[in-house]
Amino acid sequence: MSENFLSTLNESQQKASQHIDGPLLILAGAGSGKTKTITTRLAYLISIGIDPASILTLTFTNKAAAEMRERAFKLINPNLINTPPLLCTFHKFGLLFLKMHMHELNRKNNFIIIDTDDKKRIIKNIDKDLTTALVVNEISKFKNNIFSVEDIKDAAQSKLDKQIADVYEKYEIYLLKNNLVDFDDLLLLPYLILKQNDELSKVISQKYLYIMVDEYQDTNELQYKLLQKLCCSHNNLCVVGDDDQSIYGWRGATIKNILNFTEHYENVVVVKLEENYRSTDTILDHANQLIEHNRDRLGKSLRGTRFKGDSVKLYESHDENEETRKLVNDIRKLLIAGESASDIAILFRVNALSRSLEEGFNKAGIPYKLIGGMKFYERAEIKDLIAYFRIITNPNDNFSFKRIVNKPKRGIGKTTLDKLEAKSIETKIPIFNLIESYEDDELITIVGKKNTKTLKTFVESISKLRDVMEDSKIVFLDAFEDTFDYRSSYDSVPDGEDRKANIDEFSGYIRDYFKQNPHLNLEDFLNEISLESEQDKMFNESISMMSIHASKGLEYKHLFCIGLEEGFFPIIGDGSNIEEERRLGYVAFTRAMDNLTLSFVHSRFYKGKRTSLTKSRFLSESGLIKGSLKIERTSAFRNGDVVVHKIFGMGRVEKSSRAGKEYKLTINFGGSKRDILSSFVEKK
DNA sequence: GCGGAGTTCTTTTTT
DNA sequence: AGAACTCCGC
Repeated sequence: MSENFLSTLNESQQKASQHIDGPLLILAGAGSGKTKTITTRLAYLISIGIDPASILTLTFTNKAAAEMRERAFKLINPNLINTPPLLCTFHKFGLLFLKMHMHELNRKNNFIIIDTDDKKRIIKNIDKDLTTALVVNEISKFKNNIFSVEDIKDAAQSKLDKQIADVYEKYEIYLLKNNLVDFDDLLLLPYLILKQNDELSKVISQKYLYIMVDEYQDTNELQYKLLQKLCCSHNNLCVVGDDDQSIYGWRGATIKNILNFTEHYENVVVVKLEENYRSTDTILDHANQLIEHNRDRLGKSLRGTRFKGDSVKLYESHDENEETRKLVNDIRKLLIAGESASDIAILFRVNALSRSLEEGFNKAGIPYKLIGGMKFYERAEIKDLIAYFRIITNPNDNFSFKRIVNKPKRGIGKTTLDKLEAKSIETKIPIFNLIESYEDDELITIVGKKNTKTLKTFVESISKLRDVMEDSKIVFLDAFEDTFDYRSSYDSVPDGEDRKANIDEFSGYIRDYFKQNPHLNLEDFLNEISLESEQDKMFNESISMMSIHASKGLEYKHLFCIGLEEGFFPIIGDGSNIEEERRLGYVAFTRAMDNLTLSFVHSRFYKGKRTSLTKSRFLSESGLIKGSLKIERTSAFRNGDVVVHKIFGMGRVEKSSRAGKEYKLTINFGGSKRDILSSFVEKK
């Protein structure tokens, strides 16, 4: 059967997918059939008799993992599989690993995964004066570079460094105390475990004899080291990536991993996939021109395999409203012409730009799906529910306790919580257990009579629910609402209906989860969802809007990218990196299959004020505008518009009619009327 | 402890 | 512009 599924691959793809032992680097340009190649390799390895359970494939997103799983399984003869190959995100792998081996660090494996929001709260609690966002980032960087608290304390020079080191230390203590792990820990802790235990490293690497990594250009130092451990006894590591699409430098990804892969491992086989099957030659040409302005790259250029195609369309607008109108018009035309909405997408560098788009598309009645944005699990009401469930599975979780002890309102405020927390720190007993185990009289001396009663009742309810859950997870869910009236607490508050709808969706989801996985418990559910993001669902009936980051790996027949202005795209200044911005441009351009439209405006309303803008350097770098500005005007010339002609100067449009791609205009130049084509004048 | 009024920060990107 | 946070009077 192997010949059968290999036959649809080109020569390089075949070479890559039939590689068996030793390190392999697949440099796969955008649209070059990367996923096809690695899923085929997965199928190939199985077809030649390798145990599927010994193949590990790691991705960055759930979406990528799901897509690969689906495509690989289509190729594999199900009779060959007893245990399916493990194909998941890095973080999911870390989670599975920690569930098995957390005890190596003398920690229990009933830890809770915290998200960025939780992390922020914890850090804010530790130090109010520092910019939390900064510290959150710094700590992430420390962990991604495997710097321990001691390393950072030793290296701290300035006062600020020391302050950050101090927060890092307290943060780590807090996590340990509450048995919490953050996203970075899901990679760091497995690495630390493997590092201190060579025996285990060997065992693990013998379990996963063939390892594949997708989007290798986005790995960080920690992931590099972790992979090294995972394949320490065989080096059968196949990485796939495109240095030109490395766009996660800001969260610690280092392009060096892919640039130096051939030095990191011995006898690396390199296969380049340079044939693009996605975009028209025109689109590729501009994408190539743009990326050629970068220095840090391995150097490859994508060859088109399709046809020349339409030229890239450029829109210039006065402001975001005019920009939106043009997009609405175009997209409406596409839809009327019978194009499927799922073939159309609008991209932006900065999420904030979606606002005017949403407004415009709502008004026009064109359904759209905003990908990314506010995530379901980040909504306050959902996070509250999750906090409740966490407390139920793990009473040690002071963090979640504090979140929900007063939701709905029970009269427990900050003062009471501070007292409880102080006591908890003093006695080293978690707040929950403290309330549970202390006699009433004792508790009254700490928080007063009224609060004591409230807290005792609250804690008893939680314990009771915990017992119910042991019996039946479904009964538990009903009992939960009866006990706390959480949902009904939103009864007559503004946007309460929306929140209740979210709560209903969440409870529906969790019920379904238990129905489908009767052997799994609440804890499994909680860990599962903390790694989930919204992006899996594809809405076929609506056009998509998303950030360029979110668009990675996707393709659209008709692609629009807005906000090509200096400062918005590329973002310039402090933390930004122009080469990475350019790679983002490259990613954006190469999402387009048939048509690409780029748009820039003269001014935008942003962060509460209107700023004037100049067009992005990427337009000239990609060869879309040369020296003088030449812009295709599809925006209509209307009677009364003021225009400028190189020779005749300023005039006013008196008559306008369509003439192919442009307009035939009758213009009144201070009394003398002339018929002129629109390409000879500029709109004022 | 609560809620309203006032103030400050954000948004570059995300598992 | 909106969210998130702070302050203050009840």
